[in-house]
Amino acid sequence: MFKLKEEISLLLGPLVSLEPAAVLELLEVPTDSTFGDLAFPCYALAKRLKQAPSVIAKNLSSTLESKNGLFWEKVVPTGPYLNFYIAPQAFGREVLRQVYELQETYGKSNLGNGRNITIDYSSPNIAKPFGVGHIRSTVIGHALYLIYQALGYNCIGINHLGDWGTQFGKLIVAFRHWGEESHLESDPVDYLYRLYVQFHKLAEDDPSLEDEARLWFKKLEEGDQEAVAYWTRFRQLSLDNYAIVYDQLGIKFEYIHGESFYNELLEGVVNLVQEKGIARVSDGALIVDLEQFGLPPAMLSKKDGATLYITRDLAAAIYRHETFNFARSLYVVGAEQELHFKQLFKVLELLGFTWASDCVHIPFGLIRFKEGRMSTRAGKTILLEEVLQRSIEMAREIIEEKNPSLPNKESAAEAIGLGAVRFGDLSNDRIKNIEFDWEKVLDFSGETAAYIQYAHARICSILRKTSAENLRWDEKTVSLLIEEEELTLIKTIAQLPEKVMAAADGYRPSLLARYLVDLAREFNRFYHHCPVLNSEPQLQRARLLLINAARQVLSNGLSLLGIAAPEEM
RNA sequence: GCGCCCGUAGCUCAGCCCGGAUAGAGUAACUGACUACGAAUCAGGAGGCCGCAGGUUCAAAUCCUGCCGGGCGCACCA
Repeated sequence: MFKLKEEISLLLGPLVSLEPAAVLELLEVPTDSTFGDLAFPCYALAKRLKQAPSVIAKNLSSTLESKNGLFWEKVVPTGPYLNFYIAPQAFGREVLRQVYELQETYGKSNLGNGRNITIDYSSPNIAKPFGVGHIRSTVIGHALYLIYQALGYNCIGINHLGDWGTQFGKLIVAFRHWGEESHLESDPVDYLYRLYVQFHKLAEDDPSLEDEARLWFKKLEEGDQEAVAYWTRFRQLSLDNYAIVYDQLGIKFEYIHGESFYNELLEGVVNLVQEKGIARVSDGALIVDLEQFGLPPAMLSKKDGATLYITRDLAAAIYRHETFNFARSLYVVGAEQELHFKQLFKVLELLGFTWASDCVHIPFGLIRFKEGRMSTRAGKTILLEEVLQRSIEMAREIIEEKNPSLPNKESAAEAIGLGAVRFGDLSNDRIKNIEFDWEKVLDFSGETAAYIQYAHARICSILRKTSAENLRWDEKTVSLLIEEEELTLIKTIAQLPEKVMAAADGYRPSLLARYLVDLAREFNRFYHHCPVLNSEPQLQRARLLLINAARQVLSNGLSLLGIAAPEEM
């Protein structure tokens, strides 16, 4: 599609005395395909030429009539629009040639030129269960990782574990009071979670527990042996547990640098801020006043001297820049922390770090229950593990019902179940809140991952029934693809590269997810309208080439979302 | 109180950045298509004060202002 746009803007530019780039901006895809494939709206020219848009369109069209386009075959003035129609054969040849040439790299590029991007994602709080709430950062972050990698960036995934803070004081207190060794050994994370919930319940009536917890955290900060021993143990038990989910989701991090990792750097950060003279003491606390920027002050240390969240994040940001010299640094963290990141980036800027502008917070909405928000403290959450398990189980049931003779049911069930959960999170605009609904999670029809996977599996099924040599690239045969469904499918296939770019640009994997639904839909339409195996040998070859290209694109796209594309399901 | 985000079909959402042709999907309910390359699919009808009110514009779901509803945040948690 880009080639067509380019061709038309070069052609049209001189005729309307505009830079080709300006024409490129104006060109749009018509709302309805009966209006052609690319439209040039003439409104913008009306004033300058002192002519009605429809007259301009007519005049331009008659000027262009004599010209021969490479990728377009006719141009029609419709009201105020100049509508271009694609030359199906040339376009189809070009698009499919690219897919066959690039194969699994179709859609990728070297835009990033190996530059570093750090991506802070997942980042669960240790000693709290991995709830569904955490899936958003994990899945969105991972998709962005894959997308930027496909664009030639060197991605550095960082799991910024919440492994430091007063919650450890709370856990230590709870475990010392009520903890039982045997429970901790049999199901550590669940048990720690129960202790955590119990702590908050009892602390409501007995505030002294909170004081005790603060005391234990202080001990921890001071390196008290007993406290450190608890911390080390709880942390490791949690990590081991998370590893299971990460494994299952195929996610790995270049660095697992929890908040505790930056402890040694905090003093340096506080000193730096003071040296730069941007901090002052207020009520005994060290703050950076951000009032002139319309932000509340950033507090770097409390009156008792303890540092805070933002101090750690400053240390982390500086460390990341020193270590990776990133071109961009992404934080895939919930929208409720928007203010925190505004403050963080502003302080970095005030410290004179020009790279502060390369730091980007990528916010996303909450997962909520119908009744209200989830709360780890109150024990109102759903474990990610449970969601994944039930989703896979549902996939298993459906396979049993629809395709009981499938050879490797288990891996297919995993691909479908995990894909469903991932896709559910990726397909909508990330900023929106999600209402958690089991029915929706376990529904595999309509705009879902299974829909895309099913289209892929169907293509594989057809391809299995034919011999491989039919798939050799052949320009002449491809020219036989002239049915409307074939053309639409080709046009959709052509869009992958621009969709990947758009997804990266806006940090919006949903654009890619939506596109894959469109592509699967166009394949299904084609499938119901155009027989492949039962057509004339030449046409059959052309259609095999087409669906194999569609298969490639579905597979490439799904892999950028971290979703498997099974050959059978 | 102040700030940010969301509001589009019964329900879940695309489209909004960058204004342009009759506002699109899925889902639920209804109708039709498996002696058919896989029906986890396809086709069809039906379903809309694009939260409300102003403004800008030849043109507003899209930009601006105000309001309403919901969510989130706002110095010693992370």
